[in-house]
Amino acid sequence: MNSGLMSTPHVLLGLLATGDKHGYELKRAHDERLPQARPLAFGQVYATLNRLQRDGLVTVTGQERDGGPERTTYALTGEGRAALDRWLNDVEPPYPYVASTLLAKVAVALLVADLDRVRACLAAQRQAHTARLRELTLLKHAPSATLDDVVAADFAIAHLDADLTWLGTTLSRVADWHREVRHEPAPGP
Amino acid sequence: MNSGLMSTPHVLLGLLATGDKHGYELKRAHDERLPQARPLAFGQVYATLNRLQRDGLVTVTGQERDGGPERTTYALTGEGRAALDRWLNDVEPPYPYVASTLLAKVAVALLVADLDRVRACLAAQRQAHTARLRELTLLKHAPSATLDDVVAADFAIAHLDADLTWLGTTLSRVADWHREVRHEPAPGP
DNA sequence: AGGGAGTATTCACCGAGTGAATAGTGGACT
DNA sequence: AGTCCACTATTCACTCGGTGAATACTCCCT
Repeated sequence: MNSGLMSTPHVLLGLLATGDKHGYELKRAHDERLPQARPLAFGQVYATLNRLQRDGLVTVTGQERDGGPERTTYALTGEGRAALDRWLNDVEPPYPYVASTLLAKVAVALLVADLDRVRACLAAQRQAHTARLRELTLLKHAPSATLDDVVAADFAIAHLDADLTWLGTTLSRVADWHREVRHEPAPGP
Repeated sequence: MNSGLMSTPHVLLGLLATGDKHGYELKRAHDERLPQARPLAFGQVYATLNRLQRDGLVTVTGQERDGGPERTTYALTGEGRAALDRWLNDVEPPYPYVASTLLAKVAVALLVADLDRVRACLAAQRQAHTARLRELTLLKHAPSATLDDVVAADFAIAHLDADLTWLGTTLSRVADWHREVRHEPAPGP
């Protein structure tokens, strides 16, 4: 999976759309609203905020210190709101290329390892994915799960399933594939 | 999605394992063996090669000029081979978090847009994915398709399918989800 | 001779991401 | 009272991934 396209700036714009915030609040809002997302470091928030400001998508609305360290509050600008709306309206282009470590690894294995090792690699991967699938299913059906959790778990489950399906069909084709890559002839009948 | 985990260095090690190469050859080998992968720029190859050399995974085996510009040939070191084998043997951890632009966008839409717009967003996305799915199916069954193409297409198809499944179930849950995010009570019976 | 295609590499630059450092405030504990 | 800790809030230095343009040399075609 892994899209190469980064969404962090737009996510921050989205969080700012729910009210002015400073960096720390933004990071907390992110952790609260998108706990299933890749962890976001504080440094990243401030860096992104600076770029957004440079590009006119957010502005500083105040520098207060209210019993604590100085803090800078940011607000969405008109341009920022427009950029957010554009992002939301545009469909995410389904990748024209496959950016997956899994596929890359198997393709490389085919180049440098023998058939049995490729098979072992695929089988090991399948086992790990199956285990993770079980974990996610438990997590999804836990009584404490919110809809947020369920939706995120469903997403992960669907893609894990996709990997497993692919691992299965690839395992059944790996001998032919190996031959093709090595330019060896098919075995006689 | 965007892979967070980068495989480029290991892929280069893998290509080098099939024989010593210089940067340009490496880039061509990549394009030939992994055409379905995200495009790799020349600059990236040389930069990565420098890091691999710094880390002792590859060495320079020669600087020749043979009717053409000077070129530097690299070879895998023992350490490099070991790193490659380690990478191939380790299973790719199925992501503990969901790194998907699609999921992030829908989650943000839920925060800042009304229910109808979220629905429209999901529906539009579904249409785009369906169209891409048709394209890939054609591509896979084209007479010119090699096993490389078929395997890569299968991977993409499986994940597109996963997205479509998720879009479907999410569409059916979006009203409840919207309510939960907005902390509104469920409608009476 | 001149121009274009192919070979081979370098450079300057940006965004993403990490970890540590800094700095102030309030509360808990001794 | 002093001290340590946790929390709030931001900055810094640095690495990696990735892009586009620039450079430079050779060969071939016209």
